[in-house]
Amino acid sequence: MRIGELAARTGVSVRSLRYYEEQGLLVSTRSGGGQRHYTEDDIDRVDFIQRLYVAGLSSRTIMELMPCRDAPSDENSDSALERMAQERDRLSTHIKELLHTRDSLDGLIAAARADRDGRRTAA
Amino acid sequence: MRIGELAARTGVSVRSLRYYEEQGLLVSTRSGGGQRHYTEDDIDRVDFIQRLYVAGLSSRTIMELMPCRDAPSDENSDSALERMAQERDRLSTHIKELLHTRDSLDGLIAAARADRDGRRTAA
DNA sequence: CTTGCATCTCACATTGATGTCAGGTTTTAG
DNA sequence: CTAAAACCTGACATCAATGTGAGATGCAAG
Repeated sequence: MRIGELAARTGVSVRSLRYYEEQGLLVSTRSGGGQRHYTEDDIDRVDFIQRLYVAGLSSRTIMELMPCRDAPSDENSDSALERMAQERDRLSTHIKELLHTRDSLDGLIAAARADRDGRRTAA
Repeated sequence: MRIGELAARTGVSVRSLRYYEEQGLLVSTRSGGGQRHYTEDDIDRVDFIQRLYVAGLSSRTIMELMPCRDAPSDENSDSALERMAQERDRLSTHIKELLHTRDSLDGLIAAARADRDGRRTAA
């Protein structure tokens, strides 16, 4: 498929797909005229990339993780594996922080609601 | 306390504290010479702001939430309350995504480890 | 063949929080 | 009183992903 279709099917902009390629995260074959062509597999790949972006990883970091996904049996993926475990931990920590923040919000919301209802009852 | 101490005690840079004030998130009293002075309470306030930043909220959004924290009994905090509930939900969704991503990473890590150990045993 | 839509490259703009530098003023310690 | 350290404002830099626009080319359908 061409880039437009991949964009449509992943929900990622054409611009971003080209950027991913520029960063070495995504590879395409070129038609005679120079247009990018992708396979079905690339959809999953883009989804994965997106997920990591959402998780706050930089394209540089994602690049370091890719060998682990592409060639798990490759010798030099040992460092990628270590890197991935490290990022997993970072993510875990981040999730914990977010849960804490959510608790804070819940506390504020509950307090505000109670206060509001109190006022309403009093009025 | 002055800005340097607040920075030291919150782990937020002096530059950022000034920026928070510029965005209306933080208020300071000024000494005769124009230097900012803060109270102990401001430490919690800055911590709260930081937490929301980490949760991905923009300073604009944080500003909309502040009335709910500062004056929960204020009439016009109803909209802030609603906004806060909305952000809480957004955060929940985000956390769910991150958990999903962490699962993906766990899967890849497990696969890579299994593969590596398989190779080692075979070798 | 022609017309129109998709794609190409290249380059510059944007956003948001923060860093950094410069030149001047305030505060504090000796 | 004086020197050092902290602070002030203002402006410009940065980073990373993405938007956007121009000008040129590829490709598919009539």
